[in-house]
Amino acid sequence: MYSGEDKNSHRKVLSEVDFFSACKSNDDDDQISVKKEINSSDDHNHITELDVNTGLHLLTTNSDQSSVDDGVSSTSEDTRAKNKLTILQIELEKMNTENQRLRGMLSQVSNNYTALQMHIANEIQKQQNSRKQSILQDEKVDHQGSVSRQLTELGPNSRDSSSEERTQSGSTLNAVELTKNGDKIGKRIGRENTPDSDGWVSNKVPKLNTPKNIDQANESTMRKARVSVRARSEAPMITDGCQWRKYGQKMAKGNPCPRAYYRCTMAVGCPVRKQVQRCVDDQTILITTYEGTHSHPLPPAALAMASTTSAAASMLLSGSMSSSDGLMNPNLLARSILPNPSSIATISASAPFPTVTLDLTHNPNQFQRNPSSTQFQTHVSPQNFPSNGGDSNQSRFSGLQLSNQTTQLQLNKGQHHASFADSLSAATAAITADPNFTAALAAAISSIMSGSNTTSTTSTTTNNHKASNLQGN
DNA sequence: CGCTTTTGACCAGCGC
DNA sequence: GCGCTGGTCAAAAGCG
Repeated sequence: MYSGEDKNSHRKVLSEVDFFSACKSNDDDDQISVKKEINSSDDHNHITELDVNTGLHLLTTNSDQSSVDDGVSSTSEDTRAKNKLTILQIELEKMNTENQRLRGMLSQVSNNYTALQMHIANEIQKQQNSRKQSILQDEKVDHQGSVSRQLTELGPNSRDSSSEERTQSGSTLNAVELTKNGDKIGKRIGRENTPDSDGWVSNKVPKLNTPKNIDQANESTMRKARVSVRARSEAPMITDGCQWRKYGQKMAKGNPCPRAYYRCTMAVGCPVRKQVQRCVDDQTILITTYEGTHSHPLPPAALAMASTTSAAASMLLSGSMSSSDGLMNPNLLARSILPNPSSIATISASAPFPTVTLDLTHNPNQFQRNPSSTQFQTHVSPQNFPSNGGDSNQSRFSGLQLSNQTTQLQLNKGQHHASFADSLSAATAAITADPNFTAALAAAISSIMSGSNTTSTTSTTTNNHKASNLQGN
């Protein structure tokens, strides 16, 4: 069911994107028209095409000359035709070269985007670390110095930071215990990375409990971070644009529905895997848990989901492993991933891997009708996270909620970032919620192209309507 | 024929 | 040490 639809849609996308290679089979007029479009869209990068135009111009000159010489022989006609053919062949070759170059650029841009994401996550972590260290140093100097004074010094972010700092106070212990229990995680990860036949092997990592290995641990755990997406769907699997192969199915404890295991088959050795399971409470809800980062370029259809999950994992782990306050910075994480207030991001940090849950099961219209009920909920439940606490600590961290007003304030502060993330989340929601892939893809593209929160939200809502209608039918 | 799905077996970690 | 559980493997079956 899924594979068939996905294959077809995927082929369509490929045929649209790869229109340069398609030119080979087209006639000459089509080739020239494509070239014109390229030149008009990106003039300064296509100096070589100008040479081709010059050649055409020379041809025109020849034509003019021939028009002067009436009564031309058939041989000169052939020569002209051959010249034209040669020029067109050269033109075709150049276009092919350009096609290759553009493909390379696309691949590079894709890689750069991934690298940039990682870099941003690292920078955020660094900032959090430095801020934390300065606070700790001040506390050493002045034992009476309270955290509240530090919060005051933080200035306009005080409200945002206060919620973060509230969690930091509790998370400091978690950081210590995290290091203490690092070997436990390391064991688990080591087990996860037992020699395998594919890209999974590359995840092999040393123990986490030595400070010098913290970076390595971060990197490895980055791949181990899990992003869980909850979406209503009657289909056995949500359409996220990637190609998956099922490699196992197990009955999980406490759930009558089996859990299916998939791995990405878009590239050999891609380490990304996902688990799909229906929610035990509401079996119309499909819980898809992604793990790992794609090691290959993604089609546009898969980009939205992959980017969102990757960003979620990156931002979660950017502050979760070596930095205590990073873990307890759910507000930043949540609003970065899902600024759309109708969505709920949950950082569950369930053992043994930290997990972000993106809840897309809530109906946006409900929130639009009742804006007062809008909540951007960030729920931190570290009970399973390596910590000093048992279940008793859960209440200390859970239920950290922001009002809609606060969310708006934060969105204004980080508007630039949020607008991108918003379009991203909207695209993701559209794709995941809508079994009609083409409509969802159109929504994703339109949201990205427009870059407008309003537009993206609208398209998402529209597609959610479509989805519900389709499900109803 | 090649790819995907199914399904039982196997392995490692964890709790008792 | 033993049983339970989650996760993976791989052979067999199914499918286009």
